[in-house]
This record gives sequence, C-alpha cells and structure tokens, in this order.
Amino acid sequence: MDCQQAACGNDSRRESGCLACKVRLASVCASLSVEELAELNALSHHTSFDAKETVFVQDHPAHSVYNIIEGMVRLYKLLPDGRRQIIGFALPGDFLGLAMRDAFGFSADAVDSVSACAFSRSAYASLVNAKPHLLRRLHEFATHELTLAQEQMMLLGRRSAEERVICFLLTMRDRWAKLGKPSVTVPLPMSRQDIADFLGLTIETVSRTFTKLAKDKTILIVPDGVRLLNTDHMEVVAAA
Amino acid sequence: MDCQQAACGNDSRRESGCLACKVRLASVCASLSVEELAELNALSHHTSFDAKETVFVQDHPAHSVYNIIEGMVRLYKLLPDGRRQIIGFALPGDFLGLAMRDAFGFSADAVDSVSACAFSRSAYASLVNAKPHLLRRLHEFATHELTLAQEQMMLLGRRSAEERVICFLLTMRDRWAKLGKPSVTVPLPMSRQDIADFLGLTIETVSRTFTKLAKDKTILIVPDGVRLLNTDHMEVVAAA
DNA sequence: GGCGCTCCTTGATCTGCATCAATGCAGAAG
DNA sequence: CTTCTGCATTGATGCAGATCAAGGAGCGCC
Repeated sequence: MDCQQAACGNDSRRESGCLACKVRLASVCASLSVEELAELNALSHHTSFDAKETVFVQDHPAHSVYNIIEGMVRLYKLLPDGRRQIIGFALPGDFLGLAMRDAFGFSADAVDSVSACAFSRSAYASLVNAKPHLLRRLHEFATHELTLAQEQMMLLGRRSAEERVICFLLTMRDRWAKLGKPSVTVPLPMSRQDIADFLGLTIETVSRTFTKLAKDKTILIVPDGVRLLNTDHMEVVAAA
Repeated sequence: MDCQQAACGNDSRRESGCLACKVRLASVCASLSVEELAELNALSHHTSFDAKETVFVQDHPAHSVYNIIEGMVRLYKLLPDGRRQIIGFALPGDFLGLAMRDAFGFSADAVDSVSACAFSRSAYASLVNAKPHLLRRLHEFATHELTLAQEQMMLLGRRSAEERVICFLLTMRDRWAKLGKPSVTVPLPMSRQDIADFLGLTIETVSRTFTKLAKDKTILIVPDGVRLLNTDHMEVVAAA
C-alpha cells in the first residue's frame, strides 16, 4: 500500500519523494513554487489500491485527504437497505475527502488499479493554513465539484434514461480529454451496475439503452468502452 | 433595490453601512475582526428583491456574489424544453454564485421578500485574495454545499416519492432550526411546484404524498407550512 | 355579489422504467 | 476439455409515478 512498495517501487527515490506524485501535484497546484511543492510532497504519502479495494468507508473517521494520481475511484453512498447511489468517479488530479468534517460522507473504492497521494488530516489542515495558493486551488476544485453535482441533480431529477446515458458518455469523453486522452472511443472501466447506480437506473435499463443506441448507430460498443459514432446527435439530446 | 431604500431604509445608517448586513456577515465570518468586517461591508451593496423577482439568470455574465440576509431564494436550472430542476433553496447566511466562472451556472429568484448583500466580482476577488479567513469560510461553505448536493443525488437517484417528501421536510426543519427558528411547524414559503421540481417529482405526486402523510397522522398541513406529528417515524424512513 | 386568476387537490388512465426470470458469454479453476 | 462464476443481455410482466382532466379554494378586483 505504501509508495515504495507500489507505483514508485524504487529505492533511489526513497528520499526525494515520489516523482509521479510530484508531477501530478505540480499540475494541480500550478501556483506553487518548487520548494513549496517539495514541502507538500514531504507531507504526503503515496499509496496504491488494487481493483475493488476500499479507499475509505462512509461514516468512518476521516483520517486522510487523497489526491488521485492514476486509475479510477468509485464514490458512493449506501442506504441501510442496500440501495446505492454513486455520486461520482474520481480520476487523476481529483481530490477525495475534502467535504468531510469528522467522518467521510461517502465510501470510496478502486475501480481499477489506483495510486494516490494521501495527506493526513493534520498535514492537510496545516498545509491549508500555511498556503493560501493551495487553499484557493482547493476552493476552485470544490466549487467545480459543486457545479458538476448540480448538473447531476438536473440529470437525476428530470432526464430520461436515454438522456442520462448520453450525458454520461459525453461527460466521460470530456473528462478523459482533459486528462490528455482525447478519443472517440470512451473507456468505461466501471461495470454496468456502477453506471446504473450513478445514473439512478437499473442495470437492465442501462444495458437496453446501450443496445438501443448501438442499433441507432449512435454508438459502437467495444470491450471496456464505447465508440461515439454520432456525437452531433448526442450533443443535441444532452443540450443545456 | 438599494439598501437605503429597503430593509435598512434609515438615513442615520447611511454612513455606517447596513446593520442587518453587518450582523449577518459577522455570524458568517466569525473569525473576522471589526475593522475587517467594516471593510468588507464597505465593499458590499445591500439589495432587496420582491417575491418572484429575478436575482440572476443562468448563463448570464456573473457580475456579483450574494450573501442572503433575509428571505428565501429559489436556485434552479432549466432545460431547453422547459423542464426545471430546483437545485436548492437559499436561506439567510447562504452565499449565491460562488461556483460561477464567467457565467452563472443556474438561475435564482426570490421566493418571498429577500434582502441580500451583493459583492461585485472584482470586490469579491480582491476580498478573497486579501482575507485568508474569509476564503477558509467560503471553502467550508462550498464543501458543505457539496455534501448537501451529494445527499440530494442519493435522494433523486434512489429514493421513493414518499421518502423524498419526508427527507425534504426534515431537512427544512433542521435548516430553520439552525437559523434560530426551531419549531414543529415547518414553514414552506415555496409553492408545491417548487417542491416538486426540487424533489424530481410532479406537483400531483407531491400533493398526493402530502395528503397521504396527513391521513397517516404523520404531518398536519397548515397554511404556508406543515406541522410534523410523528418525527420518529419520519426519521426512520429518512434514515442514513 | 360575481368574475378571473392562481394554486392546490383529487380521480382516471397511461407509460417508462423496475422487477422478475432466463439465457449468453468470457475468463478462471479444475 | 468441462464446469463454475460473475457480468451482461434480452424478454415478459408489474407498478410507481407521470400525464390528462376536472373540480375546489382562496383572493384581489370590479
């Protein structure tokens, strides 16, 4: 689980910290100087998670804040009777656990292999106090998340199953594009059940909708993803 | 619309700024000194809105940030075909327009009579840069909003109509309580249509659900609100 | 009073998605 | 190779909530 055992499994880097982590943080905290970055890096702790491994659990004490370096994390809430709502998929660059007070407000586990920077709660608190740059950046990230959440409320409250799936595919495409992986083929590492729980649908409805879109030649279903064949039509459906 | 014309319509206060505004800001920014508060107050601009008056419109240039002093504001997104999703109701102490970049991400209008502190975008930006205290407070507010939005995703994606209404009533009760107005009678200044658009239901379903809860002696419908008769049962339904 | 207006409630019917139930299919284990 | 196991797909049926339609009920206005 530790940095040196996993993604950065290289003794020569033990003292200088984790390179991947530093690079990622540089892009996240563009306004930080090299010294600040190093300081920040020293406070962080690089951890890895295998697919399906738990990152943290809803209502458990919030010990750490995470910044995702690689892979995809599923964030979800559960009701006592087992109903699940996935509130988001975290990709490289995203922060996890910002909104917590004492306990995590949701659970998180790895969709595929994940590596992340973990900050202890105290390290996080002192960092935020000492670095207005970083606080600004975190605030921007939080407000961006809020905007996405509001978009998702519109989707869950008022959109049809087909619209939900189309919006989801376009959003995933754009998120991969922002990570420098633009492609008409959208990777979908998560399961159909995950997509259903994210979109407020059942797995059957998601499957039928995929099949229908494929029949319409709007998409082409490929292993671990979907190729978008008619983005114009999709954009119209998703409009506003 | 200006402070002096409305809630603070009192010449003796012209020079010293708006008292209601200052008091409210003091509670919001508990860590600010009196001097800082005065400075902040000088940058703000007290405005009032009548019921149904527009505060700002989705996609229009984001000129201001608002802090609500009094009354309730409806925040909503529209689809081109007219479907509406209310993403929240803002009450005294809440900030509006934090998540914007260049344009507002949603529309806002007054449910009843509203007074608010408006900060121009530039005043807001300089304030945030100069006052780490305030930025911390705004960030906390944003993450709290994010938590609420995630709760709402769970509600919209996975809960039944009756559960949605019950969660809504309990949430409204708690919000009034935090404003120092605790009561078993929950004021509901917004229309049934607003509640429906907030909960992702139709007005008919909301009306029927209210009627059913009243028949069950869970609530009592009173003018402009609801009295909660069986909060124990409601808490069980809303659990987690 | 009567009229218009807006909001709310109630009933009848419809439908999109959930639920229930097989079946398919690919990778892992034997 | 066969069997198992965990998804994904597909079909048949059911139902919660949407839609359609018809009254109230409160309220300002003439």
